[in-house]
Amino acid sequence: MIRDLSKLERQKRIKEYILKDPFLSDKKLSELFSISVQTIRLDRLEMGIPEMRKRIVQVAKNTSSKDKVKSLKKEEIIGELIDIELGKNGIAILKTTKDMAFGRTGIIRSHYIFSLADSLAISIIDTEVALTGIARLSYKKPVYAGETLVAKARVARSRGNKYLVSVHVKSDQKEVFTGKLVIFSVNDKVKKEKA
Amino acid sequence: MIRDLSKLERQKRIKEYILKDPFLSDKKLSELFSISVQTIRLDRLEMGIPEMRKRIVQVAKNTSSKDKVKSLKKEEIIGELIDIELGKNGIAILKTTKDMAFGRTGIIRSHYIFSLADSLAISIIDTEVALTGIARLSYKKPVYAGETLVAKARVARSRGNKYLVSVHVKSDQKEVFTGKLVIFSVNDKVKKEKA
DNA sequence: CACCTATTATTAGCAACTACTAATTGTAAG
DNA sequence: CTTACAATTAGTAGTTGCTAATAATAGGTG
Repeated sequence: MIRDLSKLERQKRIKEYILKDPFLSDKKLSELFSISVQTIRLDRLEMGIPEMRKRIVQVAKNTSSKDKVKSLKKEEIIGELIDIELGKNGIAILKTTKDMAFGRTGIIRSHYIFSLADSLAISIIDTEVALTGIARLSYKKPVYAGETLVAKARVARSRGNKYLVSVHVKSDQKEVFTGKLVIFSVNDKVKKEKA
Repeated sequence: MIRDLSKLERQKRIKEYILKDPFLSDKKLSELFSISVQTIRLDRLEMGIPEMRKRIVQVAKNTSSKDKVKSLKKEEIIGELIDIELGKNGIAILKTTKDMAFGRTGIIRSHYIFSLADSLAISIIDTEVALTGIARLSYKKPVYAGETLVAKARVARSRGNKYLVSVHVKSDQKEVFTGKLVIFSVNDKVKKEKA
């Protein structure tokens, strides 16, 4: 149970709770916050949060809204971009988990490491759209679930719309993967107009 | 509007309607079938179909579980294994979707194609644990969301615990990707460093 | 003190039900 | 034709989770 919060604090928390679990009724919320149902209703009203039933309908109808937020914002890049100099180099980090590993051995599946390298390589190219053309990968050492991978990418050469990017992935200072990727930038003048 | 159906026929249709659109209330159904609300309720009862609200909750919980599967990478193998001859060759299929693509172009991210190729290559190796060592990838043509990819893998050479697997991925007969992967089988000492 | 805000209480009403009982209609068999 | 029985419809009471509105109460602050 939660007690003695300022109105603002409480409303913030209510918002978080509802976001996490849209199935919470006003009654359950009032119990959680040890506050009257009416206050919960007032809070919802002030924040413009619809009643539980409408929230459930939204969730049921929405296959896309969450996905859009997720796929457009977060999952554009595998791992977390730490530092980037467009056209030159970049660093990304990926914390590996059990879901990325083979169940039996705990070794991270190779394609997760490739995904980290590939998406980092693509994101350092200073262009609207970039596609991978050719890649040479070398896995040096198995990576176990729980290890944190640091990927460094560098544009080694570039000619026209063709970039050679080399990526080194290390875990705890030791190199576990290297790759050379040829990336092509695509300037789609057809579809886009603004910068 | 629907009229003059036998009880059984009507119940069948009601079932179909609800399956198609779980958001239909008893009132709307009664109007659709020009029958009383009570009859709809009796029909639902006989068929064990819950009320609209509970149906919506079901849908809402389904879509949220779908999200989990989507955002977390649970599948052991990317794509669907169609045919396999251990140690020799295998075929896998991947139906591409929007979540696998760049939002603005609809082009499938390269790592999904690699994942398909890599996991197929690993699964045709007849061993407990197999790891990818070196890979050469070549993306021939962009793949757009919605296309169905067919991956064929073949063990080209093998010496000791080292296998050279070549993978060809086609979409609609046209080759979109080829790769040569060197896979190592690991029998016991997983923790040992590999060559 | 009055004023103000926040909170709580109370009431009426709605949608979409469950659960139950009762009345009506249809239809087929004795 | 009448009875029997199923199918349908009607009606009532009670539930959940609300909206909307109005009023009462408690706690400060100037």
